[in-house]
Amino acid sequence: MKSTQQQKKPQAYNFFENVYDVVKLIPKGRVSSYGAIANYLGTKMSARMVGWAMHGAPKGVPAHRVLNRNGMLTGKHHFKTPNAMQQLLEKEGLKVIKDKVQYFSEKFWDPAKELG
DNA sequence: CAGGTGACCCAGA
DNA sequence: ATCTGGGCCACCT
Repeated sequence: MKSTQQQKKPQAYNFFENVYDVVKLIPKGRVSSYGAIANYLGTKMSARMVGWAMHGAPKGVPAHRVLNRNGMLTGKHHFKTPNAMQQLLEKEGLKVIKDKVQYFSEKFWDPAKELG
């Protein structure tokens, strides 16, 4: 909209967009982890960036399906409400106890395995 | 420009 | 079992 705005960094956004793309591909009732997505993108050491990407995730990106390696809702606090993440996951048919997804290994969705 | 932070992960003690 | 350190890269002050 604004022409006087500064240009964005295409390289950085490429990584972020990649994350969004993978997250959006996560099927309902499934969950993934930051490390898995980072690994799929080829930078498993940059799992933190995946989290940052979620911070700026646009609508349509189910960030609530992305958890840490332990299956814990580490980012629930960053949602509109701390309950939103768990509620969404439970609505997808997942069981969340004490901010932790049950049967995480069963519901785990690995992009590198499913897509590749 | 430099330093600190972060929705993480792994390895070593 | 817990604690500490290292690493990655974008963003903020």
